[in-house]
Amino acid sequence: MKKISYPSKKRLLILEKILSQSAKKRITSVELSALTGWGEATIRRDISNLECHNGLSNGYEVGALREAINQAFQIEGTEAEKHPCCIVGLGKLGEALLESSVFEGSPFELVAGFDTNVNKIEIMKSAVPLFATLDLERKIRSLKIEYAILAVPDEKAQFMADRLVSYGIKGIVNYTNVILKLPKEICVENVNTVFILTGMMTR
Amino acid sequence: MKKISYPSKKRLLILEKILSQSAKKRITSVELSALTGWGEATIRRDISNLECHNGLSNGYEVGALREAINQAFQIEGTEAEKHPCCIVGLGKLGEALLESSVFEGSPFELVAGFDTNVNKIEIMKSAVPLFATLDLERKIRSLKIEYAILAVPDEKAQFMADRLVSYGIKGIVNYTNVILKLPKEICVENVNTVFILTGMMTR
DNA sequence: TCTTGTGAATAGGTTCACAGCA
DNA sequence: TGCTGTGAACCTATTCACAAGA
Repeated sequence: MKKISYPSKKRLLILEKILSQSAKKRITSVELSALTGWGEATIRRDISNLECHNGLSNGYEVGALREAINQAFQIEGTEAEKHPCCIVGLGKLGEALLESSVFEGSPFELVAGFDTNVNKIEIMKSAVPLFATLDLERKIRSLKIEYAILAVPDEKAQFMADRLVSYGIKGIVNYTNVILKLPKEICVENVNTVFILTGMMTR
Repeated sequence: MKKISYPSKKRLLILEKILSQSAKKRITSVELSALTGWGEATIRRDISNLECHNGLSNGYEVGALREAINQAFQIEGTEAEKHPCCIVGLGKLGEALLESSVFEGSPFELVAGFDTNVNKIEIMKSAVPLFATLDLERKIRSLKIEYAILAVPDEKAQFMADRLVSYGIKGIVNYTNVILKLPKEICVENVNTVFILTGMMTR
């Protein structure tokens, strides 16, 4: 398969979601353009890069297209192949993420939640196993956790991120307000509402 | 001032945050490169576009640079000039966002939180005024709210987004798992942990 | 000598425009 | 006729490379 650019990946992922929300059996690039606001050529190019060639001249077959996207992102993987993730910090935000159903049907599985407050992890009810931060290293290694969602208080953000990295984590979704200083090979994505709003404002 | 590209804007915003976390008085593009992982030429180009020309041949003067960035994004604005925002949906996630201090020192001000559960908005303690969703239109118009953070249950996401748009909102930060179908002129940014993780994984 | 700032070159993405298939 | 797929053109962003200032 051809190399897919990063912007194209993001669009394809959204496309898959849109298709999953759609009842149609076939769909054309023009229709997708109307649904997304992206150029139709862009959409055709994105899909073309998947090299699935379903739907020649007749619009894309929704099922086959979804499958092709999922394949491209290895989203089909069985339970065993899923990428283990964890949430670090179970304040309101961490708890909310823990309860959300985002991970359903994704190539990721939430396998642990961590908090320093031992009381809290005992009291909290959750489908996801909860552990004390004391067990962070052991659990990350034994569960082979690859990605962490960081939702600790700002003061602890850098410290925790450093620990996570030293235990072998590959990437961090950073919900704190701190810009983390980490080795280049670690992927960090900052989820910061103010950055997002500023981007919108100055669009 | 020159037109600043969108990627450059994002970097400058992060740069400002990094500078605010730094104790240094002067800083060079090489040092910033080490802190961020971005190319030094990229950093110099970003800053050059601000046309502030502080720091010729001696690294940038941190204070002046921060000011230049803030200026560029109109972040200095007085209280009265801040852009009013609201949170719609006060579940765990909405509550967490409500309590966070992200908005401090930003060009945005959180002026309202909305929830359909009238009981909840009466019981909840918050520095931000809370209202029933019944008052959504009235409050958005009277408070001149420009941006909304959407944190309602998925089932209500599209419906609420449509309402927000019809009341004149300019942009939505979408924390739900639904891909919203909205007019092109409305800015939407999807905050979806799985999308972010997938992006990391396939980097 | 170390730094910024910036033309010029390069790489990365998007859009155009049309050949080819149904 | 209406659609996809794709070279080619175009536009955008990054990186190189070096002149000029401190």
